Amino acid sequence: MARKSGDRPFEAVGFLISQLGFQSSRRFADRLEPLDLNPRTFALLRHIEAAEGEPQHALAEALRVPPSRMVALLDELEERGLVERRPHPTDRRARSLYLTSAGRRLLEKAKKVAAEHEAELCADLSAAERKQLIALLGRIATGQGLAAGVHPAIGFKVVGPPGD
Amino acid sequence: MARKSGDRPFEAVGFLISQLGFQSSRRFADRLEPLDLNPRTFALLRHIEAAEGEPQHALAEALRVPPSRMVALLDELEERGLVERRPHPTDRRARSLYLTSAGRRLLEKAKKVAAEHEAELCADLSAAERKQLIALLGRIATGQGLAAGVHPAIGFKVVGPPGD
DNA sequence: TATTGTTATACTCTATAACTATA
DNA sequence: TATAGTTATAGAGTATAACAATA
Repeated sequence: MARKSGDRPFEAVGFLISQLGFQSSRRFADRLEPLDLNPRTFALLRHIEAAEGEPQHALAEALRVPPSRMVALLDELEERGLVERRPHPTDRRARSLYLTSAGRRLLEKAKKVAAEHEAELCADLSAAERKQLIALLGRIATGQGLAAGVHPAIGFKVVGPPGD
Repeated sequence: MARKSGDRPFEAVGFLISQLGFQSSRRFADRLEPLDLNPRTFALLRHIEAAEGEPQHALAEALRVPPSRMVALLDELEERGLVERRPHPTDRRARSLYLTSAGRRLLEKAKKVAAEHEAELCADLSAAERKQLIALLGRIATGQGLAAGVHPAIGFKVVGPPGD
C-alpha cells in the first residue's frame, strides 16, 4: 500500500488492527482492575466455566499455554478461592478444574465489564455497522486460521483477550 | 453482549480486534525476520525517515518510548549501519537522526513486505470492503483517542506495529 | 515407556533512577 | 536549574528442561 506522494502511512488494515487491538486490550485491563482481574485471568475463568471438570492439560492445550505456566496461573486463582482443583475421577495424575461460587460470581461481574467495554468501543457505530464490522473481521480471522475464542496472546503479559 | 442460551462467546468487536491485532503483528514479525527487522524497528525507521534531522528525544516523545530505551534501540540500528547519529547543528547535547543509504534501501524492502502483509490480510476482501473496514476501524480509533501512526505498543516486546 | 502436573534454572526485556555534558 | 543522552541496577515474566507420581 505504498503511497506515491506525501507517503502518508499507517492507514492500512494491519496497522489499524494491531494498534486498536493493543489499545482495546489495555483499556479492558484497566476496566477489570477493580475486580483484581486482567484479560488473561478473565479468559481463564471463562474457559473453565465452559468446560468444567476438564483437567489442566486440556485447558493448557486449548489455550495454547505451556503446562508449566498454567500451574502458576491456576495457583493464583485457587489461592483467591475462585477456582478449585479436584481429583480427577479416573486418572489420579490429573486434576479437574471447577469454578467456585465466588469464581462464578466474579465472572458474572467481569462479563458485565466486558459488555461495557464493548459498548464503549462501538459507541460511534450503529448496530448495523457493528454487525458488519464483526463480519469483516471474522472473515479476516478465518483467513488467518484463527480459532474462534482462542486468543493467541493468552500466554503473554500485556496483551490479553478482551472478552465477550 | 451476553448471550442467553449456549453462551457462545468471543464474537465481540473487542475480542476480535485484540485477537487479530496480535496475530497480525506476529505474522508481520515473521515476514520481517529475513530482513533482520521487526515491527518495532520498522516503525522506528519509518519515523526517522518521516522526520530526518530530529533529535532522539523528539522521536522518543512522538513514539511514547522512554528515552533510556531509545538508546538501545538506536544503538542496534546504528551498529548495523542503518541509522546515523550526527551532532545537532545548534544544541551540542542533542544528536540528529538520519537514515543511511543502506537504511533507506532496507526500509524500502520492508515497505514491500508490509504491502504483502496487508494484501494477505485483506485477501478475502474486495477493495470496497477493505475501504469500508478501514473507515470503521478508523472511527473506533478516533473514539479511543488513538493518534494516527503511533502504535501504543511500540515500547513493548512482542506486539509491535505492523505497518503500512 | 508415556503422560500429568510441578518445580528450578536461566534468560530476556523492562522501568527507574543516577550520572555527564551541555544549555 | 533544567535538559539530552547514557549507563547501571534491580525487577518482572518467560521458556526450557528436569522431576515425581501415576498410567
